[in-house]
Amino acid sequence: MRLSHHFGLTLREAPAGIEAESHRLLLRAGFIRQLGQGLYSYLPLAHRSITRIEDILREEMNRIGGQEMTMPVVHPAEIWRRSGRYDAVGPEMARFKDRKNSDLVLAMTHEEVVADLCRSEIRSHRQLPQLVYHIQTKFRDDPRPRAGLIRVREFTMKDSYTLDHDAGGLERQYRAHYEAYFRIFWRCGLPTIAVGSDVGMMGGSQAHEFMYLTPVGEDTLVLCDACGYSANRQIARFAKTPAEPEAPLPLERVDTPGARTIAELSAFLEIPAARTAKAVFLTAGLDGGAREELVVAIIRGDMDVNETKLANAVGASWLRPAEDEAILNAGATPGYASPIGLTTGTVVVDDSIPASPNLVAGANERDVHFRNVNAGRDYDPGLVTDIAVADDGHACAECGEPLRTSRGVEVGNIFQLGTRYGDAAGARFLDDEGAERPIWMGSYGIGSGRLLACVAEEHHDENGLVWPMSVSPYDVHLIPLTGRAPEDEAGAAAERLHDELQDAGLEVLLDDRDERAGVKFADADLIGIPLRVVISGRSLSRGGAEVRIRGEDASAIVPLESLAEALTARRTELLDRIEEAVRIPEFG
RNA sequence: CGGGGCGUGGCGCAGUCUGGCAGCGCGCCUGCUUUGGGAGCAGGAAGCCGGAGGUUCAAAUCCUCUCGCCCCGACCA
Repeated sequence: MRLSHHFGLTLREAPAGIEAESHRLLLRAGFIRQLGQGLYSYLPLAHRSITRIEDILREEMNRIGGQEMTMPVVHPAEIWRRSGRYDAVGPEMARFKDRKNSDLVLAMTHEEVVADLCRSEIRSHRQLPQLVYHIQTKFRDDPRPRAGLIRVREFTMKDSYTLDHDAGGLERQYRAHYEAYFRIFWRCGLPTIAVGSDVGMMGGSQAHEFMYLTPVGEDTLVLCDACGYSANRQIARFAKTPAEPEAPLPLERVDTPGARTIAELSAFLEIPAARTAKAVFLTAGLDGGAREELVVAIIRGDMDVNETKLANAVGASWLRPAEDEAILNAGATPGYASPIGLTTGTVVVDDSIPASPNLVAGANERDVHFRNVNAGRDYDPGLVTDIAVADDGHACAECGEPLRTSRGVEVGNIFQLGTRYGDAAGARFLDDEGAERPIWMGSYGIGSGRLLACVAEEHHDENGLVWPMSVSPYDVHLIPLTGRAPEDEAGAAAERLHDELQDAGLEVLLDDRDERAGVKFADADLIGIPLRVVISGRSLSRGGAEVRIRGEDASAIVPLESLAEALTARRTELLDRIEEAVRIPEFG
């Protein structure tokens, strides 16, 4: 490819207000352009890198027995109604009608389609297990796309689906994906960790997320350096500091004027926050969001409520902070609220509360609290479970050492779905005794654009991108420095080399523009192709072309006649180096 | 959905408060010079100032409505 006719320019300046380095560099280097909120065009450079990522995805999926196929982007609403997700997922799913007024949706994911295919294609236990996948467009109308390709609305995902006889088979394919995913990310040059995660709208029994750790990430992970425990904060457990055992004391009113928050309350009464109980009021969407109900979460004052845990505990599709009106209707007083004397609402109590006697809690009366509140004696605790947020410094639930938190981007996820989707679609197979059995399903996703952005985030320097060879748009960036004689020789040599290197199987970007050396070097640094070859009067007089690896200082003169061979060897060497870095952690 | 911000040649911005010829830098085109880390000079093209309505002799500027984008939060595979 000749840069003079390449579609997509490099920019000296990026648009203002960009906070992710991957976003800035992918824009500046001419990889992507934004069309609308969360909608991006992939220009030729990005398309090439994505193609290489997809090749890796295919190789690793095929290695574990995957069969590639393609499913539609537009689905009849019917299949989503059957699985129950038409109502459950809310406005994130784009819905529209066709000319016959039939309801259609844009695909967010493809469990429903696979389950529907199972009805027609899977009849016998002899056909199982199966692993199918495709690389397809998804649309999710996310309320807040951000950070370039890190979070978009339309994106391409490799999603695979496994079908098995039973839970054991599902577990085997799940583990195969676990290893394949690590191979994929390492081969793209991206270090990741796997963490336990919430199953969210997918449902099912077990899920892992593959996380690239970076401050630009929007998920918070809870990690234990001592024992290796790791989880998304949404589900992370921790060991709660136990309270001193005490005999329950009689309930006692105490005036606390103006003490509306836990901080004000503990300062006013001169007690630690752990000796208080706070009530958090939320409105929950139940029955797939069709019904709203007040949920009162009670937790010790030194901890915060984890909304994901709480939503799972009450079976809510969503939670939002309750309006003051709803709180007052339940007989509570904002700022001085407590579970004592509530008239409506589902009470959920964190499991730290029953073990903590004689707490200070609100009296549901302005400027008044109670001392010595005890769950069970003073109010019905309702549901008791873990609804607390894990944070830096909390003790690890596994080993007791302090936890730390880190930000990360979710580049992949794997779910054990169970029989839910097959059951909803009416898919069954006959086992070896002729009995009808449900199909066990798993689903597994990797967003290719987000993966590209994370690789860019990981591999860049102050001058631009530094692609790993495995996902670089080209192998070689060939720069002739031409001008007057005798350098014209360099231009001619570069033209010859361009064809010669391509014939040798290398993908070459030739900077044949009439630009000064500085401009060409700056663009080469920005685009970040691993092998840079400079051909000039100076290099020719030294015996050939100058070869340099992006991100490294050393350069070498290589004779033109052995350049194809030398560059092929360097390319192989760089790819081997990436392969050698592959590390697959123990499943857990 | 709540809070904040921004829409002015392709990109980055000034001008808006206080209404009066639409500007600057980069990029782009032509020519000459220059040629190993974002060149110099000369000439040139390119903007209904996001859109609609209003106020005014006069609107990028003031008012109303609206659309789009960015950031924070809520939310979210």
